[in-house]
Amino acid sequence: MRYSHQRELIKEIVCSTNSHPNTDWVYSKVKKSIPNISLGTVYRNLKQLNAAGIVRMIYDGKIARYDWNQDPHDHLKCSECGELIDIQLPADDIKKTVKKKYDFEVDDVEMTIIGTCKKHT
Amino acid sequence: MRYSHQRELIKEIVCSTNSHPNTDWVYSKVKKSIPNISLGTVYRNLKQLNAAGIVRMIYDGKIARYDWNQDPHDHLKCSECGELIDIQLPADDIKKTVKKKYDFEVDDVEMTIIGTCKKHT
DNA sequence: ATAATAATAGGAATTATTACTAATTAAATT
DNA sequence: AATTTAATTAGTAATAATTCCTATTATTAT
Repeated sequence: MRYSHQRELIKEIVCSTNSHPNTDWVYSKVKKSIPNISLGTVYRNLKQLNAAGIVRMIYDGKIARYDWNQDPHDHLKCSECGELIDIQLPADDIKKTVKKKYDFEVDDVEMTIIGTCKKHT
Repeated sequence: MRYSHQRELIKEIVCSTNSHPNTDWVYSKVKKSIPNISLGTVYRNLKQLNAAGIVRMIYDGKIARYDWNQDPHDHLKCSECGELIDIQLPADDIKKTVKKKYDFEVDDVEMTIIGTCKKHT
């Protein structure tokens, strides 16, 4: 992957927030520095960065969000505010159980726990 | 919700398979009995059936799939063949941990375990 | 410096889904 | 049973998120 000014900035923007931004959010941020950047460039680069293991893509319903946090972790999603909160749960036992019980080689566990966060109870 | 021939058939089709079908698959099946049914009708009815708790909608990347199985359960997704396999894992401890540790009221746990199924190892 | 080619901007195309509207149909009321 | 009502439908247009296309530009190897 060759250097590009656009990709570098996109990476920095994703790594600067814990808010799990979507493509449009990144686009609007990056436009402040590179006003004529195209939306396609943002899509392409986020995809590349994900493929290269530099950022992680997460599905939030049917939109893609991006997360710089590479540690295996899961998300709490509040139905009220839509916020995604990082959580750390032990997935080792899940992996072992699945491997044994279903003969299935686990690469990744995608877990989103839906409910109501403390701000809305 | 008033009776409709279209919805009844859509429900039966979803309930007749374990393959977690998407809207297009249901559409092509239902067209065999009602050739001029519109795709919009299939979308609307699957949505209604989900809202009524008759079928369950699951996100598979950015497409919606439907599952008649109402029991809380999770899915294994094979990267090779894309197949979704139903699994039963104890989520009770997850709910308790999340409640205690993060003060978050859990409604639903959406877990997709990505890897390779036994057919492809 | 030059050549090779990856990356870009801008816009068109695609995919999954939802919205709109006039006509139809199920069900409630007379 | 005929009439009224409102939900549902087919068909089509619109939307949202994303990908594809192409001529041009920028990075890097020689």
